[in-house]
Amino acid sequence: MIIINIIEIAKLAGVSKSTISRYLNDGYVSDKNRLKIQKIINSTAYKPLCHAKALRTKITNLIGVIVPKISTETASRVVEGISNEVSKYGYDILIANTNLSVDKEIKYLEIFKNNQVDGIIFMATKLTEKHLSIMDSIEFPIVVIAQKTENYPCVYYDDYNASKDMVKLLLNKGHREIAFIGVTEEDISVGFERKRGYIDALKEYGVSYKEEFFKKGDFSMDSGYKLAAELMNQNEKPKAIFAVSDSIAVGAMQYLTDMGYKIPEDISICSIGDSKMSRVVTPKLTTAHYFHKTAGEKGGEIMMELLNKNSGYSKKIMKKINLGYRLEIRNSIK
Amino acid sequence: MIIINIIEIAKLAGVSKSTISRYLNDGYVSDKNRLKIQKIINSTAYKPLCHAKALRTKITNLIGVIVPKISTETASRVVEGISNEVSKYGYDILIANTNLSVDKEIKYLEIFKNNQVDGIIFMATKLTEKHLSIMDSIEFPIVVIAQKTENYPCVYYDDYNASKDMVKLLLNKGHREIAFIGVTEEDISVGFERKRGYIDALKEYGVSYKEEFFKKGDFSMDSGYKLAAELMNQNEKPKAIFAVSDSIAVGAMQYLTDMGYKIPEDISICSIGDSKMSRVVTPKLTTAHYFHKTAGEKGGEIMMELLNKNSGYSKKIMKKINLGYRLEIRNSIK
DNA sequence: TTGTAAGCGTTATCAC
DNA sequence: GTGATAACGCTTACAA
Repeated sequence: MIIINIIEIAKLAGVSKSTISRYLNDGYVSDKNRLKIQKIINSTAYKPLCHAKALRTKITNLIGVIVPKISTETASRVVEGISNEVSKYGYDILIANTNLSVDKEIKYLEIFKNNQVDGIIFMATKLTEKHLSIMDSIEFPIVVIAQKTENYPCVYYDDYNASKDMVKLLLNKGHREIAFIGVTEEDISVGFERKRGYIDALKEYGVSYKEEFFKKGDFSMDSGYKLAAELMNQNEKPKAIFAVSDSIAVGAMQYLTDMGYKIPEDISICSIGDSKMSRVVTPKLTTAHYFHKTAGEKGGEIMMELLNKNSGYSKKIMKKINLGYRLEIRNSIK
Repeated sequence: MIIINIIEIAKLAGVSKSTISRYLNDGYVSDKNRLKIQKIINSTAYKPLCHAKALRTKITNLIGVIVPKISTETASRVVEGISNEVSKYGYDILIANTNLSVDKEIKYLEIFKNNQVDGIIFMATKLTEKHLSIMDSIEFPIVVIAQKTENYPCVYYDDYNASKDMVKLLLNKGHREIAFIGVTEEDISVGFERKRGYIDALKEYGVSYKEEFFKKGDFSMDSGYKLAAELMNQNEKPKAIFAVSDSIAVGAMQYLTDMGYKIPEDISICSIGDSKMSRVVTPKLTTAHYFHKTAGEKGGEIMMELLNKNSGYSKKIMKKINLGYRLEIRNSIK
């Protein structure tokens, strides 16, 4: 494999390699030489080797992106947004898929820490002490997506209010027996904040929180199915269910339908996510739309800003973007 | 940002940097020194700079992955498979999202060609002359996923037979008026091969192909909706529809349901994809399951093999993997 | 088994 | 405006 390098180009153009380098970078070259060089470079399709450049300048034009599970609708849309944005500036992205393993998150933070990337965009599910301690030791920009955090620039969703609004929607329709299906509160956004929204909405309407109406599982349809079964087989049965994710809700709907309950006549159901599924189930699921692609774009944008402060990365830039949400009111509630 | 380098480590360990390098690579070091070095490296958390290494060895431990649209279920699962597989061997992946633009495919092939990666995994929708010409000029391994090609190792789906089997399923149920909703034949796998399967299935059963039953659109639900409308508003109406993708089929189902047709009583429908959607629509969609994650894993596996022939990359290794499919017979056909 | 020194392809410094 | 030359951090002959 013959690599044509800057020296070859210099020879062909009859100048020194410094001049070629200047042509490529600051552009400080006479018009005469500029033309000659341009011609040579076009005809040879020469591209500077990025590793050599990186070694010298410590700039890689690579952004490390850590995602919990690339094969989810959420993560893949976020990645799409990041990719669209940073590629405008000549950056590429290095994907680290953690398969929801915290150990792998730490591992990839470590890997990215030492080399290879100019910045990290971390799509987080939780930020433990361990996360924060290694993140603090990283000397280049980190942007967090999907969790709110004091310590880093971040793009997050308004989980508390989305959840609260959704539950208020049910309350406004007169519902008082509203069950909640959630996930572990270690997941601050989905587990903790959405639960808080649920509780506060009830409080605001003077409805007392009932332990039997509160269930916790994982993100799967199965989990939704099982927990709906639990809910409907206890003495006190809800007349509405709010699930923290579409998958859970759809799983629950499946149980309800299997058991002959009519949605929304017998029971209402809603959730958060606006997944493709939510739009094709019967009845169509009432849910909250989150702007995942936008989240990725904004995250990429912040990263580009941070990297642009060529006076060196300033820890002072702490942009935090609350992305909001849009209620998608469809036919699963009454 | 202070970078601790191999020289520092060498000083601390009281040996030369060559010894450190050997410790890190071939391991040709005395036990005494090995222990000393190990201690130093652990206490300093030293990691060799990969760009310096890459510059010297021409090995980057990076695989470029080109996908048509990362936010689709298909692509994101393929990427997950690739990532899982190659990360076992210490490789990372660089994602290029082309947003279905052929120009961008070419652009990224060019970018990856010149530097940066040890191999390319290309999830292709079509392979034009332009693609092949630049691919031929690339001197390191390329693996193609989702299209069958003579020139490169590839992992592909059996589109012809999946399609044929699906249509035969309808024929076996006694259907004779079977419509087809496809996409452009430039997409060899989805457009051309699946159409061929449809036609040959009909032929095998002595059913004549009718122009009015053949529709072509894009991959969207909208397209399915509109083309179903066309089909049902012409003189000759089908009693069954085979769509080349789940999205198209679900769009069509929506039209049919909106118009009061009963599925499968009035009309049967099936497709290929086994997307999440297909499992939650009513009735559940009969479709063919493709092993996307496996495709990614196999693609990664082939790449690792190609890269392992450390006698240099041999163009002779031409593994081609036909992944098969599994029919998911559900309630949308009768 | 170890150390010395050259070299990978760039950019940065400095003198001209 | 330009060209030598050193330097980035690592691997790898080669010599010891």
